[in-house]
Amino acid sequence: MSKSTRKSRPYILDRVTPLFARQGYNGVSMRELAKAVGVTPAALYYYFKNKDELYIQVVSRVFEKKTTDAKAIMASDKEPVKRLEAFIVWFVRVLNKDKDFQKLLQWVMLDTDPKRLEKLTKTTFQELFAAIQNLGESFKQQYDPHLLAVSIIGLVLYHFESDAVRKQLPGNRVGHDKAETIAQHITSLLENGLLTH
Amino acid sequence: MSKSTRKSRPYILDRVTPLFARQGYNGVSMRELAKAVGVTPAALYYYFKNKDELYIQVVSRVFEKKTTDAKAIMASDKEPVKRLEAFIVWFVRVLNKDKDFQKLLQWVMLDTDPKRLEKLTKTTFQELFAAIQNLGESFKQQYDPHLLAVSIIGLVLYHFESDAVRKQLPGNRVGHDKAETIAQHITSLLENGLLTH
DNA sequence: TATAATTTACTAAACGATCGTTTAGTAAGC
DNA sequence: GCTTACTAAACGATCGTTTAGTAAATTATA
Repeated sequence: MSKSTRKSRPYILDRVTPLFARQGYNGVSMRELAKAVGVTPAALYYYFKNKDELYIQVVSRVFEKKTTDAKAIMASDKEPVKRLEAFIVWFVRVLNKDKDFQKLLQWVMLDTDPKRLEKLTKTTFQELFAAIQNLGESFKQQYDPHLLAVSIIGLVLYHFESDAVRKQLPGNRVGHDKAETIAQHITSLLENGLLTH
Repeated sequence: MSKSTRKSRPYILDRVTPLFARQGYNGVSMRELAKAVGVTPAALYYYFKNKDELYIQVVSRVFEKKTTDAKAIMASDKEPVKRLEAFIVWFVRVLNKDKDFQKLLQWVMLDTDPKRLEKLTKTTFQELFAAIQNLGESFKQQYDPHLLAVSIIGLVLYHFESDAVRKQLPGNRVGHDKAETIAQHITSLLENGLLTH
């Protein structure tokens, strides 16, 4: 077979990622994945031990790309408020642009395999989460850093996780899935809250 | 067969709910569901047209129970801040106590079937969402009511959706899954934000 | 009130389809 | 001549679902 039609590992991962992202691990078969790549199912077993390993590599690869960027933002020497705002803008933009990343994040939260979960958490989230937690401590002491980090992440993430449901609910407008609009809303709410004037 | 061992529709739904909640639609088979009920797979087809209908009834039933309670809270005549606080406390408590409800909510957000999604959204979420949106308008005008409603819901939900991941991340303490702790944190953050003093 | 007829609530078994995975073979490149 | 990168075909297991049959409960008839 000619070099141009040969399939590399990253090529396979690229082709396979959207299927796992949209349908989840159990929602897609090796045959469907192979078809998306343009090979037979057996070819996938030439590159990957089994479906599980293929899935883990898909998720790891997507997450590592993103968290590398995020950590750079968090490591800047700007003042805390600016760093928080930069992180939120970055996070919203990424989630808005890369639907596969957003969906995979959602699937991982539902993963029931403790081994897989631990691996992903430790290798890809830990550092970033620690950085966010750290940033949170720059603000008022009254908030528990761990809970605050979860709150910040959830506040951003949920606007995208709820997307399909939200669009069917009252008050929905087209501007509501523009990255700038969402980022601005979250930043303002997070900084000022509901009761300040 | 004696009356005591006969299976009623609600009995089946009760037995089947945890499996759908923990493994999702694709993660559990009709044979596993039947075994959990204590019948053969064919018996499930006596009560339900197919797997899809069984799943929809499981989800609808769980959600209707909860949203009824929530709407009562939102309909009280207390002042907005008190209503917001009551809602958050209620929501956190329910998510904390009823893991099936919390997980099903998470699965629904990943549902790719538009028909199923529309039905669930319109029949069970719409009213509650409208009430939250309405409550949000009682506060500062600067926030878009729709986005604010999503933010409030997400802020609460994410503390539970992230549970398995969060527990492996730094700063985690046992108190962090106590309902009162979470509710207190969210209320305070939502009302005062990060920058007020 | 006894019994026959009908309906209810299932079970056992099997349907074809599809699942993840393996095996055996092979054309192309080194 | 040996390795690389696959394909075609098949493995047994499991999938959602259907079919045929049957005890037990209920209703109708005498």
